[in-house]
Parts: sequence; structure tokens; C-alpha cells
Amino acid sequence: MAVLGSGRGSPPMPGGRGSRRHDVDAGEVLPCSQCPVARVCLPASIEPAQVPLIEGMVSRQRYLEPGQYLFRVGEEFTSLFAVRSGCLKSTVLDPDGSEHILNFHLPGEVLGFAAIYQERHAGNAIALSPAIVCYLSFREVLRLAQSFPQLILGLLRIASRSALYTGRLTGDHNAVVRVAAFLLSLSGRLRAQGRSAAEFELIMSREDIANHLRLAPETVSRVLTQLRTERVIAVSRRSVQLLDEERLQCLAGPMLPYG
Amino acid sequence: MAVLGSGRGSPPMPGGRGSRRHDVDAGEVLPCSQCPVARVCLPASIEPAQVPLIEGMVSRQRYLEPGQYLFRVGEEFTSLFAVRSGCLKSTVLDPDGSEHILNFHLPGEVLGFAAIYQERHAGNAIALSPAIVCYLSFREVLRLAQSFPQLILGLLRIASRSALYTGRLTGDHNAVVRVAAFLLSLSGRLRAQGRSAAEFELIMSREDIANHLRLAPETVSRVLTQLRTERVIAVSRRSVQLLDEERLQCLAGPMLPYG
DNA sequence: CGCAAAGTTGAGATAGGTCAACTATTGTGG
DNA sequence: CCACAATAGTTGACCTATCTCAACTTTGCG
Repeated sequence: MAVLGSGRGSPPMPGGRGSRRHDVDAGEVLPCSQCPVARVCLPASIEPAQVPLIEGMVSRQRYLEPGQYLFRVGEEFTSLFAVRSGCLKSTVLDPDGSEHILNFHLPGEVLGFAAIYQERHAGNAIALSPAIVCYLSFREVLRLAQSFPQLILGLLRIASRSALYTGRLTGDHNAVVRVAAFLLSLSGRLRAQGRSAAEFELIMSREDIANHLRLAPETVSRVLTQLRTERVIAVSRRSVQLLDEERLQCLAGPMLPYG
Repeated sequence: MAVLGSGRGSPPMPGGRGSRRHDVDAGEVLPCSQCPVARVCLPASIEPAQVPLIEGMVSRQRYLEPGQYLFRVGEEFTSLFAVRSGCLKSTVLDPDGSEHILNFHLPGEVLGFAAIYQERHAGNAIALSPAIVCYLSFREVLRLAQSFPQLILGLLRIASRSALYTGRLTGDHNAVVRVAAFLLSLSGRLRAQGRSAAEFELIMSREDIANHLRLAPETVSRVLTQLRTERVIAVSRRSVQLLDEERLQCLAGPMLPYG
């Protein structure tokens, strides 16, 4: 289980350099009192009295450096994970070896669901930036769920939402639509975190975006350039500004940003 | 919307005509004692004592004619559904109106999960053949889940499996791979039902297959023809025979059939 | 400074889509 | 029972979005 520790991650992953940079950028660390679990799982108002119980699920926290694996294909599934800060990507692995990025996970989001079915992780999860995650012991979650029906619902809702999102992603939309929808999705999720939604940094590489959207990196690049040319966005390297959100919405098709 | 209009269903829904043809073909009706819910939700051995409780979830059953809608986009979500016989397709609807077939549901499978998130159905579910489904009152399911932790796990596993499947579907595989994987998936699921896995009828139209696999119907047709030419399968209209399953596996990439 | 990684841009190749004609099957009504 | 119409599927020819390959630029960092 602790294969994870490896330096800073990936197989190729050329030793991440300086460990000095980490001032936990990537945004604020969510206070544990409104740990993702609580915020996400419990619809609307969560009674303060429940918080401690919720926190009972969090068996530990972990700090990840960029490129470090949170879990790997085939590992035993024992926990779900909630992102408190930073960003991760999670993948599924086709047995033919190719890896698809199913989703990027921002603070407040929960990952690991794909593993429930086979009780082993069906893909990898890798930090894209310095990140802090809570471990949610699945056994404990199930135990607590018996006392808190809301929790069951919450879990199912998360699972349902992600299935829905993935389903939509499946759609045969063209490159512009996909990229536009992706930008809006990111923007919306950042807004949900109370961060700037109109101007933000892409935490992931073009290649990751391309993989996620099932496009060639070159295509992503071209589309971004095109959008810039049309003054819909401003992009330079990883920083993005949405200039004409309405038009972007329009390009994306009225596709829902995330749910 | 619903450009899919399968003959006798669709939006206009011309009250099911001839109610004469139905001898409940489409295979056996599963005995309620091993209703999908039990089989699917409860891993491995289900204690006979639990069966009645499980059955407590089944608030009603319903018979559907081909083309009939089980639920429609936007309807309030109150139940999950378990297929006892026949076959259904379930879709998600992009707000731009296009409809994707997320999955086909054979006996023993459960549908409706995508609706949990928004508490309304995010797509349609339509019978492809005469079908019988159980209604699983979601409220009741949640209630029972408190007494039967296994049930929670079961539900999450189903949700997880379908997310996984959809995730894999997302992959950018070419037409041959997709069709091959699709045939194997069907075959495997039929086998799981104890039905013939090497020779079966496609219950869905080429158009539905194409939509599901995100291809043009013509492409599906061409691929099938190609596979026939290469003696990997025999097809004629809707009947399929897997002649060289090994080769088919190989074409599909070692992609897992369903889970 | 200089290399390595990331990103951009261009040109040509191609898988699959689109359009359209054609065939086969099924159901309908005389 | 036989046209006829409607639906489903097949096949071909062409078109286009995207991929691939490759050169080039920029950035980050030792």
C-alpha cells in the first residue's frame, strides 16, 4: 500500500526538484470544520452537532507533492478521498495500458468511487499541484452511514454526479465544444470554491486536458488559440481569462458545467 | 429531442397498439425470489431470511411494451428500477437536445442512478422489447439500507460499476474496437444470465448501437460487415454469432466486457 | 548559457461522418 | 395473397475534423 511514497511520484517523473516551493499555494486549505465531506455529502445545512461525527470518518490527512500518486491501479481500496487543497487527476486504465483522465479534482471534491466496484483501484490518482487530502475510511463511512441516512444519500449523489458528468463527456461533441465546456466547468467549480472564476490558472498541462477531452494536445492548443483570436478568452500558457463568458457558454452548447 | 424515435414509442407515444403479440418473449422472467435487487445488490450469498426484506423495496412491478418510456427527462426521481425481463435503454440528455444512450439494461440490472444527483431524471429510459421492471422505492431503499449495510455497499457498487463502464466507453478507441467490445459486453452479460453467449439477437437497432458507441450507424454497419468478412462473427440483420471469440477479444483490446 | 519540457504552428494523412442511392424486411390494406 | 409503403440496414463516394509528424518557440531551471 505504501508504494506511494516514491520520491515525488510517477514512474518517469524525473525527480521533482526543490522541495522548497511549497507554501501550500493552490489556494486555501479548507478548514476541517467544513471539510469536503461535510460540504459535499450533506446537502444544504449540516447540523453543527453532526460535524464531529463526520470528522470521525477522516482517518488521516496527507500532503502530496505535484506528481505524487495518491493511489495506483490495482491497490486495495480502503478509503475514499476528499480534496482539501490543491488539485488531483484521477484516471481509469484500459487493460490495454492506455490511461484516461476521468476527472480533475478540486478542493471540496471526493474521489475514489470508481474503486468500489472491484474493491481495488481501477486507475491512478496523481497530484497536479501540492495538495492535501483527507482519507475517508470506507469501512467507517459505511458504519456511519447507518446512523446518518443523509450520508448514504450524499455518497450516492456524488457517485451519481460523477457518472453523469462522465456520461456527458462521452458525447460526440467537436473540439471547440469540448474545450469551451471544459473551461466553463473549471470556472464554475472554482467559483463554487469562492475563487476567481473569470481568471484562473490551469493547473493541468495541455496534454492532460487533451487526454481528458479525448483530443490531441495540438488540437487543444489550436482551439485555445482560436478562442483567443476570437476574443472569447485570453490565454497565455496556463493562465486563462474568460472575456466573453456568454459566448463561451454558447460555444459549449448549453452543456451544464459540472452536474 | 428524441430523434431516436423507435417505431412504436417516442414522444408522441401513440398509446401502445396491439397488445396481442406479447408472450413475454425476451427470455424468462426472473423469479422474484432472485429479483435483480437481491442478486445484484447483495454480494454473494444472500441469506434467505433477508429476501422478504429485500422484497419490501419492490413497491410495484410494471410491464412495458417495446418503445414505451419507463421514465422521461425531468420527471421526479422516486425509484430505481430493476429489470426482470426484457431490455431497456437509458439515456442522458445534453441540454442542447441531443440524447446519448448511456447503457442498455438486461435482466438483473438496475437503472436510474443518474437521477439521484438532481433528484430528477437526467434522461429517458425506454423499453426495447417487452419488459418487466421492478420499482424500487428510493425512500424505502434508503430506509432499508440503514438496517442492511450490505445494501449500501451494493448500491454504491452498482453506481461505481456503471461509472467505470461509462468511463471506459469514453476512451478514444476506433470503431472496430468499440463494436468488438460492445459485442463482447453483450455476450458476457447474456452469459451471466445463463443465456446463449455465442449466438444471440441484438435487441437494439443499429442506430441505437451507433448512438451508444458514438459512431454513425453506417460505420457500425461497415464494421459488422468487415467482421463478418473476416469470419470473426456471423451477422444477419439482428442475429449475431461469435465465431472467433478470441480474435474478437483481441480486436476489442483486452477491454473488460462490462465491469 | 543551455538543455529539457511544454506549447505552438504548419502540412499532409486518415478515420469516420455525411449524403445519397439501393436492398431487404416488415407490416398494411385492398 | 399481393402490391405498397415504411423502416431498417447496407454500400459507395466524397468531405472534413482531427490526428500525426515535424519543425519551431518559449519557458523554466540547473
